[in-house]
Amino acid sequence: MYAITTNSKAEPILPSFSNSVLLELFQAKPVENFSTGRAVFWEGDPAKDVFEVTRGILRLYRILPDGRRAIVGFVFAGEMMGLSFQDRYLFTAEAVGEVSVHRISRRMFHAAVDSSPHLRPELLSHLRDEMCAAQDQMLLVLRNSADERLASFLLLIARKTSGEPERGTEIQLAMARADIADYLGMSIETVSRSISRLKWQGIIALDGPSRLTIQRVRALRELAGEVERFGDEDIPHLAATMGRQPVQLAR
Amino acid sequence: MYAITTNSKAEPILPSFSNSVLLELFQAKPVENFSTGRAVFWEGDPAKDVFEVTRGILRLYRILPDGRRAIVGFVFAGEMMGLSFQDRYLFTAEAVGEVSVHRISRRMFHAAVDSSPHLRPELLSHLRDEMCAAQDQMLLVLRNSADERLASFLLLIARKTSGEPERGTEIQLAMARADIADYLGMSIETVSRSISRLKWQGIIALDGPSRLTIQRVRALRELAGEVERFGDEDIPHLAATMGRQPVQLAR
DNA sequence: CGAGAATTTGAAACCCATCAATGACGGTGG
DNA sequence: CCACCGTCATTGATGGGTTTCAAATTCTCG
Repeated sequence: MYAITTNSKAEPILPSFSNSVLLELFQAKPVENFSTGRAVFWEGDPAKDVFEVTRGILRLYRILPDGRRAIVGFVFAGEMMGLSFQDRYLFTAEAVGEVSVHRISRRMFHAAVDSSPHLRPELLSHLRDEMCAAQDQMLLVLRNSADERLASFLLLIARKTSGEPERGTEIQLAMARADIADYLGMSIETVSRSISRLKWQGIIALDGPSRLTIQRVRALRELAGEVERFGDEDIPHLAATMGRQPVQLAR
Repeated sequence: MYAITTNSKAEPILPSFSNSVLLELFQAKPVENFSTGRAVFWEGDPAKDVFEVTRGILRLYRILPDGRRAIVGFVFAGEMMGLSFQDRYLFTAEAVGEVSVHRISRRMFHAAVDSSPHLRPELLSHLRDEMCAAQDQMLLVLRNSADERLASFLLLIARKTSGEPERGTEIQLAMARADIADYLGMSIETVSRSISRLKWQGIIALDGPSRLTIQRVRALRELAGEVERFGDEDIPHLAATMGRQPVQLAR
């Protein structure tokens, strides 16, 4: 998921989720639509089905014993979900906007996979990718600076939607600040402050709360720990104003 | 791994790692020994083999871009390792003491699994358990109090070695404070301070740095978030001194 | 028993969570 | 069309938990 750590090469591993032949299993199934905030399934429900998301984004979360919500991942269009369950869903899946999915029963899914020597290694491969992503997410949260986590998150979203980001790449944040906060393990206010800091440093620009533009890719990737901090090829002359609080707020 | 969160029932899921028929695949293989600090394989190496640990403990870690070490897990005797790799090892595996393993090539392992309808679902099941454990570990680290993380960790170790802990259960900490710190995402000093706090509160007792005894199981489980904090059946009369710094240090 | 390593403890600084207030936006109804 | 309200995002101030630097103490092992 975060190319930095898990994959030897710095290529996004997500496409492997999407190009899967496994996805073909879903195509015969009818489309189901979920409107904003609706749950596809709940944590603890019997894990009867597996899904493919064809439109929109799903947020996966669990409620901790103390009542807080922890988002364990997002599922984007073109990705499958539910392959890694035993007999019960481990988390709730909720639509972050309008979402469409194909649904297939776990029994049928596994029957199909079992009977096909082609599909079997693919399922394994998929599970391993998921494993890999979960581990990366863990390491991301461990790396403690809020700004670093946010940088990684922005790169993640950018890659999911528009491939490898360059200067000028626009990012559409479909989820609210609260979602980002619960995903990155920090408070809403800290997410907001981190975004503001990136803005003051000229790394990103905002066109409204949920729409932003990457301006200094290299700096963003350095923050995310993807590259060594050395050359600063983009907009080095802004450095003078970077270190401290803004003299004046944009927008 | 942490029964609290992932499993509906509060039974340890680890035994499922151990009782696996998959383990029989390893028995024909010779034993390899690794002494303290030796690596079984390195992060980034081609993932040629899978392993069963028959004695000792392995620590699995990755080095973050900034040079810090993150321990992603420990492998105990009776557990398998390496099933969730694609083509390269995602982390380094290092002996925490004297360790013995069986080694089998991934190719042979998969050939065996592929040809046996019995083994296939077991591999899947195992991968899902690993997935599950990784997610729990993530949530554990997110839940921020240092004492809570340490409580969960102690319960984990206790269960790995002597089943469900009761009052008086002894825990042998095979790994150093630095290992615990890198596993729980905190500093050595904070680990030490957390242990001291649990000691002041009479929840555990120390017989040397690496040997401790659980004295108030319920309180420990409450800290770990496994049970609601309500009754305090063990040693309730100590409560008066619990809240603040020690008036005098024990030991 | 002694030396080096590991652990524990102390003090200060920092980062982030929390509480609180303000500002921006979107929708509804007058 | 605009005022109003609720939600979401931003910003400020404060406090607490952890990290960091530093030193003392304990443990381990030859």
